[in-house]
Amino acid sequence: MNSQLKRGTLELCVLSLLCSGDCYGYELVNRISECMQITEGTVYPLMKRLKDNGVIDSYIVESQEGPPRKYYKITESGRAEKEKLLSEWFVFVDSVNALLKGDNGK
Amino acid sequence: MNSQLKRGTLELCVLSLLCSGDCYGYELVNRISECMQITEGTVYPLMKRLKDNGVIDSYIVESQEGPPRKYYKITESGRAEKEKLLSEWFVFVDSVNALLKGDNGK
DNA sequence: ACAGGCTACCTTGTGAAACAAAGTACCTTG
DNA sequence: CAAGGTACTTTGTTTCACAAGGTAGCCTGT
Repeated sequence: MNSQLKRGTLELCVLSLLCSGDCYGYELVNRISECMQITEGTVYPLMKRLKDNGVIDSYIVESQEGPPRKYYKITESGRAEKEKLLSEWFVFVDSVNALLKGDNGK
Repeated sequence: MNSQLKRGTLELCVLSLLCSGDCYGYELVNRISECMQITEGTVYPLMKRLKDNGVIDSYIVESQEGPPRKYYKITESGRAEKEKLLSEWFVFVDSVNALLKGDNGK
């Protein structure tokens, strides 16, 4: 997949998933991997940025299946950010599709 | 507008416009500007990359309204590339929307 | 004649972010 | 104890959008 297309949408995807419940990083990687190619090297730095920006919080939970898991929880400001990104995403998709449509059938 | 979202779609937009007829750079900037914020500093380097990759050709035409214009023409390989990018774009949009939908109403 | 403004092109430097690759460490099973 | 899955982190590379600035042609008004 064109890796450039993912720019800017991953943040929205992560925030959207966290809106329906807390997740740990490895789980997010796996969930998102079902929809698009993604690696840990992309997700973990993103989680750090999101936490630095205050849109998510994290907490550690011990696990019997391996090392401790770092769970992420979306904050109030994170929910607002997600709504903002969501509407930007829809506007953007519509803009591009409108531009592409001008060329249909020619 | 989130500048990261544009990644990878500008190439598709340019190729799509060139599919319906030759354009010069400044014209492309103005046409695309109607749909999304874009500047010359993004488009001109992109045109150079596209030409280096053989998906477009260019030719100079004198103008009475200012300096000479560099027109761009899509090549056969450019049309193939455009079709490829177009289908990637639709698949990508569907993937993201599917992921986002999993969170609707929660 | 020349200043201002539009047209048109190009380049440089900066920053954001996706990714590969590698490292660390825990647990279970053979 | 080796192998493989789970889980987190960091480093370096690459791509590309953008701001800012530069060059130069054309036209209009004074």
